Amino acid sequence: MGRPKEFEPDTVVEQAMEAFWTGGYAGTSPADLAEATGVGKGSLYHAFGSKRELFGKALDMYGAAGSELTEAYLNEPGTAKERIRAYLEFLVDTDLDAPVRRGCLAANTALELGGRDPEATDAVRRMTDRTIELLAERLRRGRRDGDVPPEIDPEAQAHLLMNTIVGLRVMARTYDGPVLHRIIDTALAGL
Amino acid sequence: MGRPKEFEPDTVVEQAMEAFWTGGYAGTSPADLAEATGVGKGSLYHAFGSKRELFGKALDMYGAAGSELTEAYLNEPGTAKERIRAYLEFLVDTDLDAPVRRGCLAANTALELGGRDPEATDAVRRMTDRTIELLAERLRRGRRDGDVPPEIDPEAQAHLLMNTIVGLRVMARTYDGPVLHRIIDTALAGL
DNA sequence: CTGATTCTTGACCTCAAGTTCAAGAATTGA
DNA sequence: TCAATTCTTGAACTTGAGGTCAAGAATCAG
Repeated sequence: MGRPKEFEPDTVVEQAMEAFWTGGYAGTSPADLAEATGVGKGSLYHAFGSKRELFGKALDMYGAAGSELTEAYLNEPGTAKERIRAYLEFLVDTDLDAPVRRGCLAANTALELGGRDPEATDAVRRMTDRTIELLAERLRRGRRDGDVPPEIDPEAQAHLLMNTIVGLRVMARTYDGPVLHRIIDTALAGL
Repeated sequence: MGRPKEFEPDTVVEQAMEAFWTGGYAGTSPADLAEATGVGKGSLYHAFGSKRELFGKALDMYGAAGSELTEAYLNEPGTAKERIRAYLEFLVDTDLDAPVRRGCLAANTALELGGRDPEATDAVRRMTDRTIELLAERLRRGRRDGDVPPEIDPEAQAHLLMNTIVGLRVMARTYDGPVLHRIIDTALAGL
């Protein structure tokens, strides 16, 4: 009972996520969020408690969407190397095509809140761990299938790939397509 | 003539750099800067014009110090691979030993201001380009000396290494020593 | 329809950020 | 010593951030 919400919470969280992604946590004011979501400031506070809590939901949503996407990309038909390359290129191209270079919400958050905000740091850590695990799984499968040389260690390589991804998404703030694609080529040469 | 300054501008810029490094640009208020430098807010504005200008000087100082350090590390006696490894380990260990995980001012700035602030973006870009150039030079020399295999392309490898460094300095916000060192090992395996 | 409940709206509040400024203090040249 | 100059200090100002609240609107149970 009671008056029904005039918005879909998930939709609002998604719109808030976009706003935070573009503007950063500190850089996105309640007024910005109200505009981005079309919901009044008061209603947002009523529904989510605080800016920080809304951000938490947005981070979670980002993590869920990201890991779905990663999984989908890695599991298309092809060799491990082909799929990982496709995934990296997708990430970079998406970054470059966006109207504003905003990189990766998780990386941005790690840098903005890392250390200072334990919950945010944990959330980022969980996302990263998940991605590493998905990469490692795909590499193990590739090894079984024979398209990944046996001398490479899937876990170690997955960590390095994660590191490369993070680097790429930061470098995408300052460098252009050709440079980034060349980095991908070099990074995958050893696989 | 006139009343003499009661502080050394360079010292103040350095202290401001430390404050910005730890707190980020937006996260460091004029009051914070006054406390960090021991100079009154008014004097800071009198001497540097604005917070943004002070930040600019701090960024420049960071860049100069960083490139000196890079050059010094890479040119110690040893093979290219040894020196690059020493350099990466130094960066990571310094990060981990610091009382607060603050990563790299340039990477932090790229993420906080990248795109939004052209001057800051340019400054970061210059620093990155300089580091890439130093790495490429060292690799070329290694190739001449015979300790770098001829099939590796110094420029491409330098870009990848830069990307790896950026990644490491972001990952240092959420991961610990063993993980990071393992990433270094894997990254350098192909050299 | 009434009451209980839950939402929306917009005004309002507090606090701090970023900056400016007026007044006074230290220095040098004449 | 006086004037000119350059610095310091702290108060004061403006703006917006982050959040609260009272009033009213929408829904449902009875």
